[in-house]
Amino acid sequence: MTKLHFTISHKLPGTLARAGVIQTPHGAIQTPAFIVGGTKATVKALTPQHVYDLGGQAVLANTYHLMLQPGAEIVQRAGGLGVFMHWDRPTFTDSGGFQVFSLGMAYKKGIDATSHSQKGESAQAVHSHGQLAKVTDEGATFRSHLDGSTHTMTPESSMELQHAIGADIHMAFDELTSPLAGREYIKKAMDRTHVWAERCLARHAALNAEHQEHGEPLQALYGVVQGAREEDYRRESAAFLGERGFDGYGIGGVFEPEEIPEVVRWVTETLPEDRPRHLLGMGAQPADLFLGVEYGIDTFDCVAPTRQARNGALYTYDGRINIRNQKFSQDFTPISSECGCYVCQNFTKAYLNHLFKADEMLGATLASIHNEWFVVHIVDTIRESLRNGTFFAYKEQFLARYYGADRAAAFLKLRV
RNA sequence: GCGGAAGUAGCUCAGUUGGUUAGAGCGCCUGUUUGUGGCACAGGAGGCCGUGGGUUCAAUUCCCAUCUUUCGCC
Repeated sequence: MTKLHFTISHKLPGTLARAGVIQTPHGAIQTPAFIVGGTKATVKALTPQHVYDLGGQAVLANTYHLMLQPGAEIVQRAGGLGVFMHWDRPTFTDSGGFQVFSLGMAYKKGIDATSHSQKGESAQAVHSHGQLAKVTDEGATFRSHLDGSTHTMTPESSMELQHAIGADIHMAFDELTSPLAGREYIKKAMDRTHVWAERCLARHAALNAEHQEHGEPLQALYGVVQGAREEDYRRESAAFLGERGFDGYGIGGVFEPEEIPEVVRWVTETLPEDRPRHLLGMGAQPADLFLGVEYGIDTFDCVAPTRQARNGALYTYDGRINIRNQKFSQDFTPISSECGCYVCQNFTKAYLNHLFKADEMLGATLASIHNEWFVVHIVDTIRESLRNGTFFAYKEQFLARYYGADRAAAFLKLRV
């Protein structure tokens, strides 16, 4: 069973932070690591060579999107996700659970899984607004955001789809709860997620047995911890899943960035220490990355760097800028003179400003290269700082400059 | 020169038989984006309604003149 090995080489005393290596059939991931978002088997606007050059160690694709288009079978016939998209390093797939709730059922209905505007409604009520989407103990029935067609996803089908897609690391199929959900529904969803997790394990084991018969590489499965913002549920979920022998653990759900330290700590304190932890969908802002690592996260994925890049929001060491702003039209300096990325070595803000104003595709590409490099580089440097004991110095210096002293102080006073 | 059409936001236009703070799309300016709907969303600025007279309680709207653009015809 060589599907995944995780070794921890450094721990930071007084925190939950650690540095290590995840070994997969497609190579190693040095942790902490920022996993690049490649939802539809493509990192939007970038070629795999760009991703490689900016230091991306692994890519995370999405089961929901790929099952709808082009279909998991086509990815499988192509030779699996990595071959299909020409990415020969490690790959992850998300289970599709999140998208069933965030896209499939509430798409353009004014109800966003992350919305806090519809106060007082239970998760059940929010779910029911999604028209034809239905969650039962068996699985979730939802409508495609592409053509409205009806689909059902179960723990078993998610495993089958993920094995067909063939990433190195899979996520268990879970139920997302709305931030508006009450404790009663949060518990119900968590319990259901736990039952689903065991069904995922069973199907996953059977599928891996088939791989073994055919001499194919085995795939790893992460259990996904739920429990929203309730400490007892989070700990219960982490304990329950932690005893089931998953290869690693995802931390799911929807919560505010400010809540990362607390929610993550409940979970990572409870999970088995020797397995990698992945924070699902979070890690856009530098503070998220520093705090996530400090509280025990090994890998992050987040689409924000590329999504924001496509809309002109670029990261610099002095904070975020909007490259479309008029003041950049005659600024012939790089986005950041200290940045080592391809874009900052070769292009000016005035040029980027022009590309965005002219709606040229290259703007999205260059902006994505820069933002993704920036975030990957932060996590790389954090990893290095864990190895040589300079984490807190790096954190304080970086955050103070990025957010300004006042805002940074709030992040800095947090300690485990 | 004659006849027709048109002048309203940077651009293309709408403006209900004359009636409160004259609208839209695009553009422009600013902001937002966290298990991805790439090209999205939110907010904002910007008009002596060509010019000058007249009618009227009231004119972007009706009348006259004038300027400009445009189409057709000599």
